[in-house]
Amino acid sequence: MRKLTIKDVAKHAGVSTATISRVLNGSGYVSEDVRRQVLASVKELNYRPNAIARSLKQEKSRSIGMILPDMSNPYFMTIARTIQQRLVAEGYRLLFMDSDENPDKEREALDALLSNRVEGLLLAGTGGNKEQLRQLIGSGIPVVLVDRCVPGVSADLVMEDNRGPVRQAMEYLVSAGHRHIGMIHGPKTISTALERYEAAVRALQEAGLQVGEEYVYSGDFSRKSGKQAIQKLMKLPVPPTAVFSANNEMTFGLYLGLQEMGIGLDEVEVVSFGDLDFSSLFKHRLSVIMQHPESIGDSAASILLDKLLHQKSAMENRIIIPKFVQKNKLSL
Amino acid sequence: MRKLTIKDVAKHAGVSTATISRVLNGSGYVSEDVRRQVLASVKELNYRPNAIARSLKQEKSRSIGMILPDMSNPYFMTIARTIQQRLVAEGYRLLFMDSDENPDKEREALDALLSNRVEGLLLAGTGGNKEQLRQLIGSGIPVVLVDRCVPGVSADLVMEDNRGPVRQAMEYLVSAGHRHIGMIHGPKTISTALERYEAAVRALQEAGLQVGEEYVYSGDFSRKSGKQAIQKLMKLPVPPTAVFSANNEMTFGLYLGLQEMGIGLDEVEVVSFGDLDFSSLFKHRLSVIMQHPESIGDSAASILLDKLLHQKSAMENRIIIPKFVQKNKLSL
DNA sequence: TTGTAAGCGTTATCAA
DNA sequence: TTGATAACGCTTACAA
Repeated sequence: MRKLTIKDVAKHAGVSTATISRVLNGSGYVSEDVRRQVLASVKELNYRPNAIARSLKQEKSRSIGMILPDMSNPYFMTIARTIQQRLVAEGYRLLFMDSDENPDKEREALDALLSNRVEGLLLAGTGGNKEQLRQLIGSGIPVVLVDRCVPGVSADLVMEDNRGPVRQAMEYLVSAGHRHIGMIHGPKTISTALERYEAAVRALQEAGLQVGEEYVYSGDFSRKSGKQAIQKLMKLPVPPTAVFSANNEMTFGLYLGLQEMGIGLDEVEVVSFGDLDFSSLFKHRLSVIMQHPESIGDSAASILLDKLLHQKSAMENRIIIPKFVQKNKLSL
Repeated sequence: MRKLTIKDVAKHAGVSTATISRVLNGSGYVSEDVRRQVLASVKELNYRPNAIARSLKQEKSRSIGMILPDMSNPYFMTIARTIQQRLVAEGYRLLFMDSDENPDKEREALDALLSNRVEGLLLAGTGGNKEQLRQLIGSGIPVVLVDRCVPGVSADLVMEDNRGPVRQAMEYLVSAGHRHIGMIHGPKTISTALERYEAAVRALQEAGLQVGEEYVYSGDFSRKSGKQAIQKLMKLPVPPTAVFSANNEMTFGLYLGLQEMGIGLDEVEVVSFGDLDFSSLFKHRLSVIMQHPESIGDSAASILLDKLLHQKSAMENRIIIPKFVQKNKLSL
């Protein structure tokens, strides 16, 4: 079965390729008779236009690149799903890649996307590849940074406020009487991690608390590192009575670690940046800083579509404010 | 900044476009001198070949379509990640779409992928669009069905054995003394759901148990339907002492439902097809049929790549055997 | 209202 | 070892 082209349809319908194109794209004048005939041929032959050829001719790929750090993190997947729906609804296709928090993979992904002439890019960056990103933006491709900024790279940005809620959470912990607070942070190359870290430390200092180095663990946002962190913290001579975890996956790991050590899950007060959607199932003393992945995705998609569809050019920063929620209070 | 083409590079390097192409693709003879000069120009201009033009010319899109039903289900996302890595490593790009278990969306996705001339398709189908799929396969595009078969559509298939482990699980429940067993099933249009349903009912019948209609709930594989199911089941005059849930999301919902009703999570014995990775955190009487999404993804990718790269044409069915595990026993 | 033909950025054939 | 050039399937002036 040979590949069907517009010429085959033209021959079959007894008109020129231009007419077929006009009918299929609703551009230019076509008489109703011819129109019907063309559509009939298209249907009969089961013809489907070649999007690649069309892209080449129009010099528009109609595709958007998206690079997120972790395909297995529900937070990012919610963002991904939201964006995907919005873009597909507008006739774009999404080239979705996974950087795994690894700047090298990110670079490869970026290369691949550029070769595919994506018309826009959505990125939750690893913190690397700044030069590449600057070039990309300089070349006029709309770039929307998602969840994280990349210092030194100025682009549209949709993220959550990392400092305010963390400060609030720390004040809560101090006011609840905690004097030994453990901290599990992400890689400081990632802006969200850095901001959460700085805000937490500062808030505690301002509350007059010294944060001993041994209470601070540098994780990598993975479940495994959360587990390792809590196991180390709980073995301290004076274990923390409360712990701040900088993302959802590490919080998950934290609880797995406690469980493995046979420590009650409600023995430690926990503040997590990012929710655990199964937390209602076990006894805990967990507060979460609730993120809004749908809003992030939605805003990012809107900003990008504005640039793509309406040539909007002003730069936009949208900061979404996560809400500090004491889940343990909710379940009473 | 105008778009750079191979002509610009040719001019800059003082050679023909053919030579540039040869250097960049490592095809044909090029003298070492010219080679170096070309590469220098490419680098200096920061030229990146246009994958779209290349695709058109070579009549190869180098892209693969994948349609999965649920971007927020960790089972499918694990499959997705595995496949994505394998394909990207071979120079393909993945067009990844989400059918949301909806045949209409699936059809749209299929259309979009065909327009983009994907060279292969990976599909966990909704059960619909059979005619389309048959045409697609007939046209010579390799299709690998993942997780589910589509009755009436013959294609390569990588799935898990749904019957054996379910039978084993049911025998276990009966031998544990349960006489009132609830069942939460998925949509029977989906092969996995149907197979699990049939196997469960048959096993119970063969064990001499009548399954009352009121103990059977038809869910849709979503968390929400699992919750509704358990809430209905537990309100029966004689509530079940054990429940079989046909997928991970519904099991999640089941526990959320119990929790909401104030019923102890370990009051009901549960068998779940598909794991809950947080189950160690709460007290339960849960057994799971452990799936192997990495194996599924890996096998699917291998089969597809065999056809793509080595023109392998024999049809292949790989059945992976999930393992029945009593998690409650593990945590003792 | 329709057709002709140029051209999008590559690759591949053929000739030099 | 290199260069001209046709062609991939489509859209779009321009002509008719």
